[in-house]
Amino acid sequence: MRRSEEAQAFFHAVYLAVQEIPHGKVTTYGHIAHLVGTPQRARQVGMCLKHLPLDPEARFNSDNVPWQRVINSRGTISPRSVPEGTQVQATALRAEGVEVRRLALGELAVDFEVYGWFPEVLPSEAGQQ
DNA sequence: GCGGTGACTGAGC
DNA sequence: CGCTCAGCCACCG
Repeated sequence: MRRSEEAQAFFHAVYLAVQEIPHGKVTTYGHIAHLVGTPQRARQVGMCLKHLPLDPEARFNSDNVPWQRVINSRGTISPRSVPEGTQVQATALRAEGVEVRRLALGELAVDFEVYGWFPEVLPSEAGQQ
């Protein structure tokens, strides 16, 4: 039942990239996909976060990976199967100083102009080439 | 093992 | 502006 090595590498890269997002900032699924070299796999980035382990013992888990800092390209918190999930994410973001506005249709939005983080290259990779 | 599903997105109407 | 559509591909039944 092991994931293919390639898939595992992808999950790994995504989690590392998400950990690079500074406290109090946000970015998009698509941008993370770009950073890990597969710009067309924004959807899979979402899956990586969806399946982020809760287990504190895991190499990557919901405590050491700031999953809440990833939102969609429209600047809103993506709806999910469990509606409460979006509220949990909004609360987590507000807890670190990010302003989350409620739009008319119940959408939860963050202003990229203020909180966006979109480097072309990961800080950890900068200066290595 | 196959097929539906989905924390996505940019393009095209 | 809003809606569909096609890629995307690991997960889960």
